This record gives sequence, C-alpha cells and structure tokens, in this order.
Amino acid sequence: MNNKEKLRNAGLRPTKQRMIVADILLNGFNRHFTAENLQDEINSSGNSMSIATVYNCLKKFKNCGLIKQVETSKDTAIFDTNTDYHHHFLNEETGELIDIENEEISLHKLPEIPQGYLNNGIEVIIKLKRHN
Amino acid sequence: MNNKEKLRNAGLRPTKQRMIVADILLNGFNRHFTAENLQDEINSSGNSMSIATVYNCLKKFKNCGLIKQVETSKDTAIFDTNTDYHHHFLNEETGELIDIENEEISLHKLPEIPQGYLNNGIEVIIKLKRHN
DNA sequence: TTTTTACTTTAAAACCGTTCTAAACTACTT
DNA sequence: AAGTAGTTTAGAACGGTTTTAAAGTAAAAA
Repeated sequence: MNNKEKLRNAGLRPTKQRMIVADILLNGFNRHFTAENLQDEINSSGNSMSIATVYNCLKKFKNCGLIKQVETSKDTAIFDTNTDYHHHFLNEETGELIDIENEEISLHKLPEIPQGYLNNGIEVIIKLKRHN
Repeated sequence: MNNKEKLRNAGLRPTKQRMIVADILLNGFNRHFTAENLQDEINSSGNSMSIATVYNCLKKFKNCGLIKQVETSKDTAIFDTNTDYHHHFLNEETGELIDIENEEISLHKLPEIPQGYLNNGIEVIIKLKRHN
C-alpha cells in the first residue's frame, strides 16, 4: 500500500504537505522525533512547511493511529511528596494521578540494559479510561 | 523532626519562603501538585510568593530528595513511528529513547484498577544512566 | 467542466509553563 | 557589627505549542 492509500484509508486527504510527511515517516523504519526534527528534515529535503502545518499534520496522523506520541507527558511539571519508589495510575482525561505502591506491581522479565548504561529507575504508568 | 530541621538536614537554609512551602508539603500527607497549585495554596493561606521562588524552591526540594517530580516528562513532545504496543529506555541526560519490544518485558503482578475505570494501556519507562 | 463547499495551509500573534536577570534582601559567618 | 554568600523578587525572556484569520486546495455537486 502506498502512502496516498494509507492516508485515504486513514480518512485523511492526501495533500501535498501530508504526502511529504508520510514519505519521511511511513517508510517502514521506526524512529523517535520532535516536530522541530521533522521540520528540519523537510527543509533539508528541499521542501518547506510551516511549523503550524507540521503540528497539524502530526496531530492528525496521531489521531488516526499512523504514529504515536511517546510518554503521556503533560506540558506541566507534576511534583509528588511521595518520595518512595512507586508508580502511578494516570487518568488521561483529567491528568489526575493516583499512586501505586511498589509492592502492588512486579516486573517479572526485564530487557537487557544497553551496553555502557545502568538501570536508573523504572516508571510504570497505567493509563485509565472511565468505564462506560 | 520539625520542618526547620528537615531543611537544615537537607542542606537548605530555612528561609521564610521555604518554611511556608515545607509547612504545606511536608506534613505527612502525600499529594501531587503543580507549581501553580502550590502558589494558589500559599496565596489562600494568607501568604504570597513569587512564581520564580516557587519554582526555585521546588527545584531545591527535589534536588535534595524532599519531593519528587513525576514522569520524567520533557517539555517537548516526542513522537514515535512505532505504533505497536511497546515500552522505552530513556537516557535522562540526553533525552534519547530506545524501544523495548513488548515481549522483552513482562508484568507479573498488577494492582487493582480503581472502581469505574479500565486499564487503557501501560507505559514502562526504564531510565538509563551512563555506567562509570 | 465549472461552481460550490469543506477542509487545509500559512505567517504571525498569542499563549503558557518555565527560566533568567539583576537588583534588593536576608541568613549565616567572622 | 560587618562582611559575604545565598535567596527572593518583578519583570523580561524563552521555547514549544496553539490560535487566528485569510488565502489556497481537494473533493463533491451541479
């Protein structure tokens, strides 16, 4: 399936700008990137795109599942008086957090830590959706 | 141990402002809050504090472990072309992310989901620190 | 086709959380 | 009491993201 079809299937008009983005992102190689990264790459490919369009496009792609956004990170810093090692439930609608004590969760199998690095803490976030 | 001692032990001068914040935060009840939340609470307790001081204070408290900051959320949105269910290593120094495939991790024991909610996805972030 | 309609792109401004600046102030040391 | 190092502050600046409103484009209707 080519990118034009992918966009159509996703319910998006295959505009010039969306095709440029799709050609960069939907080529089968996975990657992490910011809006600015992507704009730079668009620029250095000889095209150009307003930063607003880059954001619009990423939002659309995200909403129809063509890409994801990593870490449900809100733009506001959230602090916690609980300094014990623990985890969180996150109500994605409201941003509300609920503590999960360390004993309530257990990680059974862990991936190998990349060469030259140490495990410096694990954060588990269980995202919640209201039932019905 | 009173709050003045807690601050001294942490290597912080017990200034008027830090005592106000300590009185609100270090009372034995755990909570999540933003800088703005805290400033509002300070205001409604009859005190007042510049937002810069609130931030300075939270940074100091955090650095000496009196509080934590939740989710190592960078202020920049990071997108991911990998739309499969997966997790991440996070190099906290550089912000770099590395995928962890779903099979490489397994959660053995899970906490009970709060009444009225559904589990809407789990995100595991393993923070990395450079070795040596 | 041509016209119409709905959607999309854009530059620029606005926004909002956070950090910086530099001057005034305060806690601690001598 | 005097000195100095650390702290607070208002306001400006910053950086990522969203909004605005006008111009442009894709698809549907005529």
